[in-house]
Amino acid sequence: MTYTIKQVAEKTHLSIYTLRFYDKQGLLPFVSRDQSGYRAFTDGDLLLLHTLSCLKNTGMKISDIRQYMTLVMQGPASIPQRQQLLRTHRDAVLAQQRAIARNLQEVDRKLSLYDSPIATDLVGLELAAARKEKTANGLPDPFSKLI
Amino acid sequence: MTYTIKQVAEKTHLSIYTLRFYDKQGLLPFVSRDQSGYRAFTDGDLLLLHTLSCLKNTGMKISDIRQYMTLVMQGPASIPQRQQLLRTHRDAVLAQQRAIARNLQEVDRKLSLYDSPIATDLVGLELAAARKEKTANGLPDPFSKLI
DNA sequence: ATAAACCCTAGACCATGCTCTAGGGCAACC
DNA sequence: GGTTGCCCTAGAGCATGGTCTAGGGTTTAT
Repeated sequence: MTYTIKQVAEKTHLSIYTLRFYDKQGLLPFVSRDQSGYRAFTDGDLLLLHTLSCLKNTGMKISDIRQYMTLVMQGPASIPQRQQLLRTHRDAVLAQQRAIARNLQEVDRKLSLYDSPIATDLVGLELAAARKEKTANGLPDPFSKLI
Repeated sequence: MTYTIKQVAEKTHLSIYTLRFYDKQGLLPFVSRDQSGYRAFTDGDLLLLHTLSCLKNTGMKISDIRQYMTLVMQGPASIPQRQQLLRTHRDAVLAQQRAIARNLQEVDRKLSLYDSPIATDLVGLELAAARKEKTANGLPDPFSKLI
């Protein structure tokens, strides 16, 4: 049992364009062609495609995915390099997740400010201070450009 | 006290290019110009720039940041719209974080497979099965292209 | 045997987010 | 008054990751 590119696109929710693009980028070295030159995806290929999606969805760059898939093609001997690649990626993703969480905290702070019953007053004070700072420095007041 | 674009670049770790690009994109409507047409950043501007960085670092698109900054320029009256924008963004970021965590779990599964003492055997079996699947379907074996 | 519905490649095109270059003005020091 | 070191704009260029078009072959059903 093999699958056409259309069937794989439906299964993976990747577009046919994207699948062909990935192939062109060397991300699908495991996919064979039939007599007509058509890509024939096996179930094993779908598993590798799933791995590819996980790497892509965690933000791995195409060049790194290509490297990983190349290592996969080389069999068990490449396990150490695969480990290193995945571990490096994993660490980068976790660091990025932490950075995003930190930055999102600040967004949350803004949101709780806006949720305050005196939000209007606080924001009004902030605005007044900003305008004052501008004029104190002999600068035009950008907040009145809206008039 | 105001800051030049160079000083702001140093403080924020954004490049001068990026700051000018952001300004061109309408992300810095609050920054005034001095008599020479030079950007003059105030301390209040730096706070807004910090907010901008948080939004950018959590992946908000430039068009949405522009919208937020435009709302900020309008003063307290725009608080409801700001809330909606930030909440939508916050929810999207959290959903994205969860999606990444899910995908990273699969990467971790791969890593623990590679960590297994019988990793070589398991990977070897997988490879053998994949090759068998290809030939069973009358397809060329892509794993021998390396010879 | 011809239409419909697939498949292919090469390469153009696009969106996003910068990054850099060219050409020119301002400001301070020697 | 020239050199240095900033500042400016407009617009070109680039990296990434697709997305689409043109031109052409294959398969299946009628």
